[in-house]
Amino acid sequence: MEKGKISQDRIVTAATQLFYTQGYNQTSVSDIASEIGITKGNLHYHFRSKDELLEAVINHRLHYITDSLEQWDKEFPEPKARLKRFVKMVLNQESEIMRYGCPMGSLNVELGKCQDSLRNKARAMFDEFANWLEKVFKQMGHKDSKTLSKHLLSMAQGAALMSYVYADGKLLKRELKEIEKWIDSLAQK
Amino acid sequence: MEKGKISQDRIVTAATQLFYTQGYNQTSVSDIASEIGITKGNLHYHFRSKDELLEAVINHRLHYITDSLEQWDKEFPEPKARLKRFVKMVLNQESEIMRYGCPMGSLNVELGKCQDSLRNKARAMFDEFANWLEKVFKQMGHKDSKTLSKHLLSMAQGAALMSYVYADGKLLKRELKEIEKWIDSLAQK
DNA sequence: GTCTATAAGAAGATAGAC
DNA sequence: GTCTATCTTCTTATAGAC
Repeated sequence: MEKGKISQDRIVTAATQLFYTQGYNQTSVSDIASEIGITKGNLHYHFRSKDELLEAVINHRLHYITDSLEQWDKEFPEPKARLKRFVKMVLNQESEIMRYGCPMGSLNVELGKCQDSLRNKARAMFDEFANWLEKVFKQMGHKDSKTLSKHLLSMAQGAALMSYVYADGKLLKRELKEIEKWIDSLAQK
Repeated sequence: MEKGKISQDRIVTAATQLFYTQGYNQTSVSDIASEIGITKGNLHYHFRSKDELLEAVINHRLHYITDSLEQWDKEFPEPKARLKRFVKMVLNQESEIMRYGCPMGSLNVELGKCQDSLRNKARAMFDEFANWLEKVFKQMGHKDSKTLSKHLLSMAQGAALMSYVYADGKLLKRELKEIEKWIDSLAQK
C-alpha cells in the first residue's frame, strides 16, 4: 500500500522533469516509463491517461509553490524582502531557465493551445504566485495590488523568456536587477 | 510555372496561421492540407518534410518583419516615434495575442525544446527586432543600446505572455502603457 | 503491482497513376 | 502538379498472464 505511492511519486517526478525539459507534447509515455525503469503498461496502471499524469504533475508543482510561499512568509515578515525573495527564486533557477525556460511559463504557453481544462490547470500556477504577490502589495498599502502583482510577474516572465531564447544568463541577471530596482522604488506605508 | 508558386504560397500561409493558433507540434500535415483543400501527398510534393515547411513559415515571418521595419523607418524618422510604433504593433495584435500569444514568442518557446537548427531559425525573428531596436537606441545616443533593445523586447514579451495566460486584453494595454512611459523617460541627445 | 503482448489509430513520408 | 494508395513508425491505451 505504501509501495504504490512510491511508484506514483517516481512517475510524477520523472514526468515533471521531462515535461519541463522536452515539453509535454514531445514527451511520450514510454520516455517517462523507461526513465524510471518501468514499462508503459505499468505506468498506465497508475495513470489511466497522459492527461491524468499531466494533472498530477501540475498538482505536484502547485504543492511545491504553495510550500515555498508559506516558507517565505515565515522567513520574511517584511514585504519588500518577500518580493525580493521571489526575484531570488528566479535567479536561483538561472541555468535551468536558460536551457528550458520558465517551467510555469513554458508549460502555460504549450498547454494554452490545447484543451481548456488543461489551460486552466496550468494557469493555476500563475494564480498561486499572483495571489501571494497581491497580498504582499496590499501589505505595503498599495490599492492597485492586483495590477502590481501582474506587472511583477510580467517582467519576470519577459526576462525568463528572453534569457531562454538567447540562452543568456547575463540577460536574466540584468533584467532581475532592474526588477529589484523597481521594488526598491516602490512606496511603502 | 506560376501556379506552383501559388500553391506553395497557399500552403505557407495556411501553415503560418495553424502553427500559430494550434502550435507546431499540434498541427499535422493533414490539417494544413485539408485547410486549403489539397492532399497530404500534394503537400509533400511542395515541401519534402514538415521541418522544411516550418522553415518556409519562419522565412515568411522574417520577410514580413523586415518589410515592416523598413516601412517604419520610412514613416518615422524620429527615434522615439519608431519605438512607439513597435509598441503599437503589439497593441494592434491584441485580440490574437490574447488568444494565441505572441507568434514569435510562443514559437520560440515551442521550438526551443526541439532541434538546435529550428531553435536558431526561430530566434532569427527576435534578432530582426533586436537589431532594429538596437539601431534606434544608438540613434538616440545610448551606448547600452544592446541592453536597452533586449529590455524592451523583454517587457513586451512578458506583457504578451501574461495577457495570453489570463486572456486579458486590459492587462496588455496596461503593460504597454508602462512601456510607453519608459520610452518617454529615456534620454535623447 | 508489474510484466508481455497487442490493439487501434495518427503521423510523416514515399510510390506511382493520371 | 495533384491525386490515391501504401508504408513505416510512433503513440496512447488495453487485455491478460504472473
